[in-house]
Amino acid sequence: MTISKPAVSNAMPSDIAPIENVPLRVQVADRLRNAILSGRLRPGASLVETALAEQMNVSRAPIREAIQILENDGLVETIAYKGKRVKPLTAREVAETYSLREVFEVMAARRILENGASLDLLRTHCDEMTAAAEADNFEALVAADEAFHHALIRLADHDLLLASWKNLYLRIHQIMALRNRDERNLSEVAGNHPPIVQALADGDAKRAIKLISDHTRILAAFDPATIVQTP
Amino acid sequence: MTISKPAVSNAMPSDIAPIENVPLRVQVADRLRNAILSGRLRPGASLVETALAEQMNVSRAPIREAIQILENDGLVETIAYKGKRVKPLTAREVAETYSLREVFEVMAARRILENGASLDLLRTHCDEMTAAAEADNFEALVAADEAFHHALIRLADHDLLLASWKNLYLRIHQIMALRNRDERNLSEVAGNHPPIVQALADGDAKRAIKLISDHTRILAAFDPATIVQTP
DNA sequence: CAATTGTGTAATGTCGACAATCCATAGGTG
DNA sequence: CACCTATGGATTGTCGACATTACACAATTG
Repeated sequence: MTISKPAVSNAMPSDIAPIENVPLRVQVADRLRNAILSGRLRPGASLVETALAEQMNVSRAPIREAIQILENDGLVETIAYKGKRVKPLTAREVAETYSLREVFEVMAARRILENGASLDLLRTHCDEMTAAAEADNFEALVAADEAFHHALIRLADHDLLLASWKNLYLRIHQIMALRNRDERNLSEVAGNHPPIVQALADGDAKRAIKLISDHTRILAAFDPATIVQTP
Repeated sequence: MTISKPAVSNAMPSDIAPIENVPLRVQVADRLRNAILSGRLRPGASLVETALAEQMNVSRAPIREAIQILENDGLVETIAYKGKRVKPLTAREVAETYSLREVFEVMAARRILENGASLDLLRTHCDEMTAAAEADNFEALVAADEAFHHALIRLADHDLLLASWKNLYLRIHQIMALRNRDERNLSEVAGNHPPIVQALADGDAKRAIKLISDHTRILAAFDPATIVQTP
């Protein structure tokens, strides 16, 4: 994944916004990625270059490059001379995705304990989550949850880990979109996070790791059966 | 990364080799990747599409797509409308690469202990390494070393881990090519591996993990100063 | 002289057309 | 009927030409 902000350093009045010159392939890739991550394009759906080119009113070149970007993200696969399609999601891949995420976040926790990063960000996101849970706001809770985990990874101060985690999290987005939402456990999930922060604050590596592992496994086990393919 | 073998299922006499219909972009990508991983194209070297197209006698399209493949591999970076170049390698990136590799291999060891995979492959590669070390054959030793670690990952039976590890190992190849070979420690490095296998055989997770971590860190610390950029 | 404006060049970005390939399916042949 | 062959359609692969952009550097202006 390659998210690069314009990085406006001089805080000028943003009335005259900096012209953004986004290449077509990026625009196309973003739109397609959105469609996949939101579940509008389901696993197995075929992506035909000519059709997409006509729909989006661009030539095939940017479409091809966009699809290749998504291939790098692991969301699309190509079969030469035959077609491209949204990568099918197997139950195994879902399990592997979550187990790798667990390893990443455990690694982050270890590094945070070593480099003594401030945990304020994590606490903030915990508060956001509990607020969202009380307000019964599903979207906000999901957003705060992601922000928490994102912060956890960023605090580890490891660019490669961050990039790998982001890439992995794309698939998690996709998985979540394909699941039947089980909103019952939301406040429970929200409650999982503060103890993690507390363990980190206590410098208790073992407890932090166990809490993170358990939390990830709960997420992975929600309802794997609902993941299907449309061939 | 996308290494896909032809996958010849029927073990026919390979006299008449199966026709390989490799797209140009893949051939180009392979050649460029070779050049980068062997150190012939150093970090910072710029890749000009038109020049490459002329040199290789193909049009720009496959060159562009090949470069994008290498971008996915994390070996090349693009600056829009300006140019593409071999991604510069910072000391930090090198360190991060090795620390992530450590995490991957520790994860693999844990899984191997859980699923009780056979360790015969690992023992075989250990033997190859000691043989190569005795014969003072540097190339063979490096190959056997990679085979050992590759096997370690494969035994973990985790496709996503395997793919991530392969991608990471690309950069390790590059790093090794850029280093001044310090051949003194070769037999020492070779000797690091059998104890790991032994620890796995004993089911001693703690010891296996410590040995793997130590081994990785030794490799990371060889001579980081020799990594330079050519802007 | 300093600052701004113009201009040229080198590189990537985009396009439309054509070629190569695979797959299914129809048709022949023993 | 079973098996091989060819033919057509759909899709990706490749190409050459043109458009767009950014940068450097000269030209202009005060």
